[in-house]
Amino acid sequence: MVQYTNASLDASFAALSDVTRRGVLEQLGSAEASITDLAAKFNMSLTGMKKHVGVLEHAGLVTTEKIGRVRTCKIGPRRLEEEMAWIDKYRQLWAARFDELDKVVEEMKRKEKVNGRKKRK
Amino acid sequence: MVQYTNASLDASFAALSDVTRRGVLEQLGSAEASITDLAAKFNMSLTGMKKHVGVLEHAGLVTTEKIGRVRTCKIGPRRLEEEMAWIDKYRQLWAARFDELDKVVEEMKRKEKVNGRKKRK
DNA sequence: TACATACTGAACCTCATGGTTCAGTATACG
DNA sequence: CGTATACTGAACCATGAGGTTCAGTATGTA
Repeated sequence: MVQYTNASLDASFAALSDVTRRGVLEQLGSAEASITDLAAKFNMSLTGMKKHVGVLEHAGLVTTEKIGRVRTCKIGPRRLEEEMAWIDKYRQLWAARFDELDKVVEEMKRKEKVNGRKKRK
Repeated sequence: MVQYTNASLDASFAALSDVTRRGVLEQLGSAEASITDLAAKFNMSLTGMKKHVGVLEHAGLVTTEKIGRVRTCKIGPRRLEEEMAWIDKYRQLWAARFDELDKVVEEMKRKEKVNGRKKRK
């Protein structure tokens, strides 16, 4: 259950795939910031930064509020639970898969002495 | 420490941002598969699937080996440790940030009665 | 040898991304 | 009021993503 996650996983993993956006998230983790602040910190035009913030906001990772002239950005409602869960599930698959392989390898080890080892590097 | 992760984070989060590729990883978690197998399962041309596998391989999430005509794909060496670590760090920032806000809110609660609340909507 | 299978590469298409500049609009301030 | 600030939107550009088809090449198999 909790299977409806596909669309948001797409959006959030895509949001995380850009180093600037990960930087923005880290920045917002320590303090709120305006578009201007962020644009300056990441050496980018206001418009460019606005787009990044838009992507993060669309992924639910950032929320913004405009007060007067200033749009303030802060860390958003989503906490990457689903992303964490997906990765964790994957890691379990991985582990299971390699346990299996380990068994095969054990098997082969016992059976060898006949054959010489595969290159291990 | 472990700060050299940027490039691989870009590649792996990007790899994970596509539902087909996540599906391929899940599939390979339970069994190895050829390009043909995967293309059939995900209803896609061989060439298209080959590209997806290429992306996953480039991100270190899949390895492939061609034996005879058949290229067999299996789960690769990387276990998303860095991705997990990044997300976890982010979640801690998030938690810290909201602890802080909680304190501020507490503070405000105690100090009010004087001021009437800011609109909460 | 002949044919089918399995992949590979090039070329192409469409649409999204990451960025820019430029021209507004709205708000703050003296 | 006038000017500076802060954002916004449109337009543009180059590149890459996700997909296709088509024409190979290499390998199995009868």
